[in-house]
Amino acid sequence: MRAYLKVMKAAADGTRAKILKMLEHRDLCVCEMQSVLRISQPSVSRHLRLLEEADLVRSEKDGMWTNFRLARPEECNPYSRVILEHLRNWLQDDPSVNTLLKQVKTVDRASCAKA
Amino acid sequence: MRAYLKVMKAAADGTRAKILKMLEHRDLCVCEMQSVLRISQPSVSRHLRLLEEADLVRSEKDGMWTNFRLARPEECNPYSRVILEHLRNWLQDDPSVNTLLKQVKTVDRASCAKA
DNA sequence: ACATTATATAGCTATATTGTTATATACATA
DNA sequence: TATGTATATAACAATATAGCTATATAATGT
Repeated sequence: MRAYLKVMKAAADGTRAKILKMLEHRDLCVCEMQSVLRISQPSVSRHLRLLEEADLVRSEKDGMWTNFRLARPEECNPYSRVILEHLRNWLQDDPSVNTLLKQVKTVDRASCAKA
Repeated sequence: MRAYLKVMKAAADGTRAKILKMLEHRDLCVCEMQSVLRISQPSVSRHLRLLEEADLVRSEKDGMWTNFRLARPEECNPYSRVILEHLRNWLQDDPSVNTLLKQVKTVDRASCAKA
């Protein structure tokens, strides 16, 4: 039950759902997500920790940055695997998600400091 | 996004997950669930309202009682359909769920008032 | 009509969650 | 070494959630 609740609670939040949808398109570092989501960096960081603890995302350090990506199937638990599979089809027409996805295409690490 | 969050938040709670697992076995009225879950009747009632608003369960009045059952596929939204499908396989080995399921077999409306 | 039973709603309290700011840590480079 | 950038953690405030008790509503039976 614990793993189930961890995954469901992690997925049951608007900001974290948006993060997962963005990561479907490409890997992102914290500052890139921050500049798109328009919330504080510590808030993004905590959302990512919850997603990682639920086996929904994985992170890899790359010098100064930490890149986050969706967890691969073999890194998932039974619950996170199912959620990630279905999220691909879910929220396709959501306006708030689509607005973010457009911005994801143009955002890059270099522009983070300025923003 | 609103429907998505409603379903995920409804599913992301231990008590509500237990209710859904019990309903896989048979329809139940509020007082039956209360006597198995050991929480107050208003609490059960509110959980059921949240589940119904998420299209995870449906209710039908039967005289004095209100019977709750899992939503049928055609009554679901895309999110609740997926969750209900997978819940059938999920939490099969959960001790707290299995304890409740044993009790579901013996509980009946007549015994509610006494308990 | 009255009493009883089942369920729903209102209002309260305790806890959990999400956002914030301030600060610590890690890396990169001048 | 000193400085700046990226990320994480700590501490706090505001809000949401889940439990409770008390009460309202609805159906049943005497």
